[in-house]
Amino acid sequence: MGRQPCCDKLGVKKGPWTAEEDKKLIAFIITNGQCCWRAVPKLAGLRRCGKSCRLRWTNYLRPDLKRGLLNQDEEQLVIDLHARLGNRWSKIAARLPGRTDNEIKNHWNTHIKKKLLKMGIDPVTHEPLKPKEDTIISNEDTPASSPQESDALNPSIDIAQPAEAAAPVTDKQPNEKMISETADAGKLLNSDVIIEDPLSLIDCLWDDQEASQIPGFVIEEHSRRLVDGDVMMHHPHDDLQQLPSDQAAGGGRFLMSDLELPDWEESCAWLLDCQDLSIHDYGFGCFSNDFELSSFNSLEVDNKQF
DNA sequence: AATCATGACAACCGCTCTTCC
DNA sequence: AGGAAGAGCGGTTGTCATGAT
Repeated sequence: MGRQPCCDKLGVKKGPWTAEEDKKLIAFIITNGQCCWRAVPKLAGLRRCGKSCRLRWTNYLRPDLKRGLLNQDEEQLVIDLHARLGNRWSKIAARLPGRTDNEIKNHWNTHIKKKLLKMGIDPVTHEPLKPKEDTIISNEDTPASSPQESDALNPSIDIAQPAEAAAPVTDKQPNEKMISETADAGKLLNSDVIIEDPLSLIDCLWDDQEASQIPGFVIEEHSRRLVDGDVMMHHPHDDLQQLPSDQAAGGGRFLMSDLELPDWEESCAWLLDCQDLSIHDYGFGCFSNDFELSSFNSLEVDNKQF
């Protein structure tokens, strides 16, 4: 007897989620917490596979998600982590608060990979691309057959540098090697991420976005809208934040920790509403059952009702 | 204006891992 | 210890938007 499928294929809806389905799922999780995903569709009144519900929640509906393109720091971090971890997207995502493995994976495949190739860097090994076979010079001294191995040789690819200079960084002072201060301070990266010149970084990574014309360091933050006729959720910080232009102008080193990352609490007013109800972490399993659906329906977010 | 090509990203599939009995 | 079930992960596909012809 084979394993029972995760869901009954008959009568299970597939394809894009509708706003109505989203609403049902959110309402269910807020009122009941994350329980057995297999039971969720039935209990929530959804004709979806439990797996699909979990994916929808974790990748799209969770309140602690950032939306919008990864900013340049996040891209750098992803590249660095990819060099260390390979395609372990969930591990990489764990280091980027508010980002999902799926989102990072997509961003890697559609943006970063191309940019690295354009820069002459192999996105798999993070080594400079090898020349054609007939011109290959023996490279036996520095084989790098896996991301981990290549990482050991080339611990930090500084994408601000041209491809031929993607080789080991040599003249960095130890105290100049900056570690990204993520929101999850307890999981400090053992990273040598360093950005020498944010503008050249932007030029390299964001050349297709004309970022170099922007007179400051631009961060797109928490941009999330879900429009459902009369339903709208809006995470604040749809606007852009700029750092002082002198900081971005290339004078001196730029520290990731100097970024004015928006305060998470500011960005999630509606979650704080939940916290007011004695909900103190993002594990929605702890939502109290007395948090009525009616409360959810009338939650006010950034002065908007949904 | 219509058609085709391409890019971006949401969603699905199938496999593996973990937990429980 | 071993099997079943649930959850998670990574690769792939599908769909939609946008740009080019």
